[in-house]
Amino acid sequence: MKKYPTTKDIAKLAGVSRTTVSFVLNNRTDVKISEGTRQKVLNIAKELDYHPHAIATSLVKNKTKTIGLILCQQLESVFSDAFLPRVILGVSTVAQERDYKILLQYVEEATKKDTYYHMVREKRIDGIILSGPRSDDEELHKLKDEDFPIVLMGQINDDSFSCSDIDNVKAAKKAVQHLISHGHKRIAIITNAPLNYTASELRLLGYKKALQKNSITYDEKLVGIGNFTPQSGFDAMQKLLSIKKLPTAVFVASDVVAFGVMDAIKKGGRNIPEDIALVGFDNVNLSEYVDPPLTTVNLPGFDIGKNAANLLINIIKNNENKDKKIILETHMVLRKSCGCNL
Amino acid sequence: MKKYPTTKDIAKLAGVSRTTVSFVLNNRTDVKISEGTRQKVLNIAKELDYHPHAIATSLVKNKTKTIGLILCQQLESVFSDAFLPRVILGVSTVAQERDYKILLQYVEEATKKDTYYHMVREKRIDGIILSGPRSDDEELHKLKDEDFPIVLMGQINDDSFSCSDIDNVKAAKKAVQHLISHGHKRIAIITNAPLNYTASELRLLGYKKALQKNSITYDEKLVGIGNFTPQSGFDAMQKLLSIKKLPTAVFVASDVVAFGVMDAIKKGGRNIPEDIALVGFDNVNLSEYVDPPLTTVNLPGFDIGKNAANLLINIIKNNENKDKKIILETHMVLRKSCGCNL
DNA sequence: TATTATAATTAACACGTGTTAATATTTTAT
DNA sequence: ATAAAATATTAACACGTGTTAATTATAATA
Repeated sequence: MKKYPTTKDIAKLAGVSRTTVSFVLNNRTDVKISEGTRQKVLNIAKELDYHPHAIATSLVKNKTKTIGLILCQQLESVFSDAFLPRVILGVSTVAQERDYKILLQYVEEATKKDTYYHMVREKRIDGIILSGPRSDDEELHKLKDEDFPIVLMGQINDDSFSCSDIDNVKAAKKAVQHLISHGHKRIAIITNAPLNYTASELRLLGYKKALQKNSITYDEKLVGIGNFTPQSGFDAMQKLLSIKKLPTAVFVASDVVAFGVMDAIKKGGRNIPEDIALVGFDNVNLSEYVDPPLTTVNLPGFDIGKNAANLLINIIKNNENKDKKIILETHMVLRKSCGCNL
Repeated sequence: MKKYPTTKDIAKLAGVSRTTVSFVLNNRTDVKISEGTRQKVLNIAKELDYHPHAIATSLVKNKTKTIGLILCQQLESVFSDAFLPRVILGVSTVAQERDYKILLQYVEEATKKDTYYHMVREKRIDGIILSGPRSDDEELHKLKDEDFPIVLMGQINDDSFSCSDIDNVKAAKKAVQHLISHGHKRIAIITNAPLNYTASELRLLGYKKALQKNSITYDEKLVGIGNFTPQSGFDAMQKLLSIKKLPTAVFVASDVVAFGVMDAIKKGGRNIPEDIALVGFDNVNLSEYVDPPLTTVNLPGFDIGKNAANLLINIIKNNENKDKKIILETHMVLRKSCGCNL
C-alpha cells in the first residue's frame, strides 16, 4: 500500500517546523502566522494531497469523532426488519453533517456478554446510540455509571437515560380508538414482540387505555403475542380464529406481523375489513401495496435516527442534559383494511 | 467521564517496566518472562479491569482492525430496502468472529464527491466493502490504484476487483425459463433498477438469453424499467397493460418492485397467475405473505455479506488474491404467482 | 540607541501503545 | 571459581498528531 504524507513531510518541504504546519492546518487564530508561510504550507499540503491521520488525532485529543450504533435484536427479527435502513439513514445523515463517523455493531440477544462495553473501553467511540435497549442490560448500566454518553432508541424503565422515541402508548391508543370509531367493540390485539420489549408493553397499554376510555372490558383471550415476523402473526391470528366469539377487528402492533395476520384471515375464509378490520403499526413501505392496503400508524424511523444522533452529539459536546428525551408524535395512515371508505 | 487505567498504571503497581507489561499482555512467547511477574501483571490487569487503548494500538501497528462498509444507494431506494439488514448482519457476524469492527457510511449518489476516500486517507480503516459499486466511480479507481483492499458487493465492468455476488445472468435466465416451461411465450420484464446498475443490466441479459434459447424474439416494448420502489413497479406495469397485445407473464427483477406490479395488475382487473403470471427476484421476507404468494429467486444476502467480509479480511491479511471473486448460486422459490399448482 | 511590545517560529512534551537492542540477572558448563 | 550460556528485564525509540512555553525576529516606543 501507498505511504501517505504527514505533517513532517509538509514541514520539511516548506522549510518550517511541524508546529507551524499544525497551526496553519488547524486555522489557529490565536497564534500569529505570517501570510507568506501560511500560503506556502497550504499549497504544499494541497500538492501532497495531505489528509490528517484521524487515529493520531484521536489519540492526542482523546476524541474519536465516532459514535457507536448498537443494534440489539434477535437474529430472527433482523430478517424482517423494514425499519432499520431508514433509522441508519437518519443517524448517518446527521453524523455526516456534523462530521462524525459511525461504528456499527449488532448484538445478538442470546450471545451477548461483553460486547459494546468493549468498544467503549477500547476508546474507539465517543458515545453510543443503543437500539432495542433492555432494562436488564448490565453493560448499559455500567456505562451509565461511568457517565458515558448514551442515547437510547426506545425506552426502558429508568428515567435517567436520554432517548429518542415515539409515544407508543398514545399511538396505540389512537389506533384502537380508530377501530372503535368504526363501531367495533370486540377488538383483539396482536403485539409486535414479546412483552419484555418495552415498545410491545407500551402498545398493549395503549390498547388497554383505549378500551377503558370506551368502557369496553379487557379480555385476555383477545391478546396475541407476535415476535417480529409474519409467521408469528399468522400463528397468533390462527389461534384467535379458533375462539368461539371472533373479534371483529384486530390491532396488530407491527405491519410486518400484520402481513402474516392478513394471510391467516384470508386462508380462514374471512374478508378484510368486512369480517375482520385491521390496523397495523410502522407504516412499512409495503403496507400500501398489500391487499387490502393496510391502515397503520406511521413510525418515523428516519427522524428517530436523526434525533438520536443529534441528541448524542450534543451530549458529547456538553450542550445537552444527559436525561433529555425527544418523543415524536405519530399520525395514522388511513387505508382500506380498517374499513375506511376511500 | 472516568479515567481508565493504562499499561503505565499496571507497570507501576506491579513494580516492573511498561515493556514487561506489554510482553505479558500480548502473550509474547518469543521472550522469556518469569512465571511470577507474569502472574502478578495479569492479576493487576484484571483487578484494574484493563482494556487496551485501541486507538493507540492502531497508531503504532498501522492497522485499525476496522473495515469500512460503504453503502452507495439512492436515497429513495433506502426506504424500500429489505435486503440491507441481512447483508449487514452477514458482514457483522464475520467481523465479530474475526475481531474486526465496522465503520458504516451511506453514500448518496447525488451528493457524493469525496466521501469514503476520506475515510481511507484518514487511516481509519484497513479495507472497504462497497455495496452498489458504479463503474464511473472515480474514488473507487483511485483507491484501487493505491492498492487499497477493496471488495465489491456487486460487480462492475472491470475484472480486476474482488467481489462477492450472485450470478445474476444465470439466476434471471432460470427465472424466465421457469415461466417458459409453464407455456408462456409472451413474457415481459420489469427491471429492479435503471440499466446503469450492473445487476439490473445483467438480469436483463439473463432474460434475453432465456428467450433466445427458446427462440422467442426479443421485443423492446415488453421491457419496463423499475427503480427499487413498489411505485416504480406499479407505473411500469400500468404502461405494460396499455399495449395492445398483453404479455401473459412478467419477470420482475425485484420482489419489492413486484409488489407494486401486483397492485397494478389487480387494479387493472386481471388475475395472477391466470391472466398474468409473475416471478420476482430477491425472496424478500414478505413475498410469502402477499396474495398470491410470490414465486421468486432467492438472493442470499446474509451469505453475500459473510463472503464479502471474509474475502476482505483475507485480503487485508495477505492471504488472498486481490481479484478473487465469490459468486453464489441461486435457487428459485416456487409459490403460486407463477402458476405452479402447490 | 536602548527598551519594550508585538509578531513569528520552534523545541519539547504529551497521548498510549509495540518493539528493538542493550543490559542485568541467574543458571549451567568447564 | 570463572566463563559461557540462558533467562529476565528495561531504556529508548517509533507511530502522527496537538499544545505549551520558550525563543528568536521584527516593529514600536521612549
